[in-house]
Amino acid sequence: MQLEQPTGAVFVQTTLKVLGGKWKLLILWYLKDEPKRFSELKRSIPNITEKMLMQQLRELEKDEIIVRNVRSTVPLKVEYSFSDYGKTIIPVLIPLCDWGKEHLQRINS
Amino acid sequence: MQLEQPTGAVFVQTTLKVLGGKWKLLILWYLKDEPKRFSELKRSIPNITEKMLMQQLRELEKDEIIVRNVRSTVPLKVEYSFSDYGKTIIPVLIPLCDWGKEHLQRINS
DNA sequence: CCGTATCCTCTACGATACTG
DNA sequence: CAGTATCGTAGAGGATACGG
Repeated sequence: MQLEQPTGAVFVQTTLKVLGGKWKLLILWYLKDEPKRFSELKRSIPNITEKMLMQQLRELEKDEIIVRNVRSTVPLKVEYSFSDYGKTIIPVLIPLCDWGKEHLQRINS
Repeated sequence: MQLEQPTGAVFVQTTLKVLGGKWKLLILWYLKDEPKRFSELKRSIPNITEKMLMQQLRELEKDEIIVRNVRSTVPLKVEYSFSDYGKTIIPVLIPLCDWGKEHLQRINS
């Protein structure tokens, strides 16, 4: 019995692992159009703790979806933005958003 | 200060709630082309426990993504399939799958 | 065959305080 | 401003046994 080839089932799971954190989709959505500073993200997502924001950003960075850019000015300036590779995930985000919108309308009526 | 309108950020989160369980995407993928019996799903996903399979199916049913169809024959025959509404989520699954495939190739090289 | 009922583990997430 | 370090908790997920 030989190893099976990955199938569609494996692929969808793979994507979910990258996007699956509680805040990741949210973060990516806010980063989609323009780079944002740490504090800007924090303000955009009031409920998130600094620890979680940090953690999720690091994971997205490790998956090479986003890029961390540091200016060693005073005060410190750190910007997060999509990497070129990360941008390939935007076509995935759009249908996700569209369906969520429809679904929200459905369950609210 | 009035309540804000839902934005794209909220929408993506909504979709993730429906698809977010550890096994849901996997289950949906196997159900995508044809209805499957409980035992067939169990066989397709060897690592899942009956409890988890049951639980995730129930949640997908509650979200009206899938439909449970019972034949009271002996032995019992229960089939799960996409609802008409559930089928609207397939266009979301496809990009998810495509990106996962590309990503797998990327991290394996 | 298709579940339910217990009990248990583990980790994702959070609250809070502190630092370069 | 942009983080790190600790400690704590809820709930998702799992193992196992049993029931219609």
